[in-house]
Amino acid sequence: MDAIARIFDRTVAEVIVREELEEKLRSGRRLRLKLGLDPSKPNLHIGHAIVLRKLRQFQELGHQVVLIVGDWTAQIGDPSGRDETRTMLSAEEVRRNAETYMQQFSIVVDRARTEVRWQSEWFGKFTLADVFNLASRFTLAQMMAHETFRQRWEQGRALTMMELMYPLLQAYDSVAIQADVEFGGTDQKFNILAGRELQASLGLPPQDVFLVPLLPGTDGRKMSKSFGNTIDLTDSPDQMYGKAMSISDDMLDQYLTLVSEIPDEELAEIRRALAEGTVNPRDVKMRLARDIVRQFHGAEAARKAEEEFIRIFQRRELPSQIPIYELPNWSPIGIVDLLRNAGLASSASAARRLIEQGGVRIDDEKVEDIGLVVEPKEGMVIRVGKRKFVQLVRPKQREC
RNA sequence: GGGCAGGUAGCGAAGUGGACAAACGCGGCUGACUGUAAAUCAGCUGGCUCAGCCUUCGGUGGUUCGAAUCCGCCCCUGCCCA
Repeated sequence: MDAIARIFDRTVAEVIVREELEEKLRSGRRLRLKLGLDPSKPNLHIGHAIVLRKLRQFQELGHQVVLIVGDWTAQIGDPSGRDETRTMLSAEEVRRNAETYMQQFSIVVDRARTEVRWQSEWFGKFTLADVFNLASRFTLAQMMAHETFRQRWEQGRALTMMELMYPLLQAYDSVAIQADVEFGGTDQKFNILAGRELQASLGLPPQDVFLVPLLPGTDGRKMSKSFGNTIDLTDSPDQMYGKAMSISDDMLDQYLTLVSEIPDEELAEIRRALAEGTVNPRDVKMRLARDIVRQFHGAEAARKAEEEFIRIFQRRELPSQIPIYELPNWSPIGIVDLLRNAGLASSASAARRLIEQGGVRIDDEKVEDIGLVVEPKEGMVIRVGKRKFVQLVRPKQREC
């Protein structure tokens, strides 16, 4: 299997048109690979890593990655998979987010070998005539073929003209940068195909569509920050490991397939063992967690994260590193205030509830009384629930 | 431009003058169980100086002893007509 064949591995959902792309790849020509960046969501997670790893792979074959900063489309908000109109972002927010995104992007892809283009380069000087020209190339029926649009239409929900323009703008990006291939998750199929059609309509060589599967969140729902089920590229090794351990068993196979770099043969082995019940899914999950941490933080960090995990969650011991809380006034303080000030509870009411429900411990002793006044001791450990800890520390010297 | 139906807690959705901080479901949190899995069970889920008080039901101004509930104006959404 050569490097080109390896492109089409288990992390690919669909390629349109596969033969066409393979031919391009074998032509020896340097291909322009488009990826649209959505600056409204700058936090990348391991779901994004799937497509980023692909880009990296193409990059290593000598092809040119072109990253589009969607500063115009971000202001619209991609309607794909959304049942609600999204609020528009300010230009300033877009810029800030783009920066964050780029940092995270370069965790996986070689930024030095990436061409970064802003949509405003071309849309900034777009005229109304250009808009008409663009809009005239698509029909309403075509747009309504988009699942998202159709659903919202049928359910009688708001759908603005602007949102209808979204796929057109994204499509035009492909024209502007002369993309040979555009990458995205399977939810991007419509938009990317629109690019292909627009190119053809303008007499340009149409881009190929390279789709990777969408990775579900750790709980099986769509991976999304608002569900709190993401594993972010910027997560610490411990966080990554822990989150990986919290994925549902149902998700295990998808994660092994899509985010682990476990070789196909070994993966087949693991699958068989799981099916036969000769292995504890937890141990497979630990293997997965290690592999994920290794990819983003290295083997040593992965080993440490695992040790830490075993200590805290399997042996129920204290973590080796407990966040420090510098108690400003080194004097007795009500437990409710302490929890709130230390960030262990969002409000005094929340703190009260936690205590009433037996979720708060001081030096491993359950707090029973919400009126408890805590006599601070150096190194005292306050614990909320299973995984929130804070260690009290005397404030540093400072002039008053 | 006209008619009709709507806008309630993170989301969905009840409530149509006082018993409403607001049913119920989802999500979330804590506890039990455990493999930081799933399933299940129990409790909690606006804030506070917490047996009490304060702020919330698109916005604003009224009526009333009292308004999420009634009235005026405004904003937003959907449907129908033009």
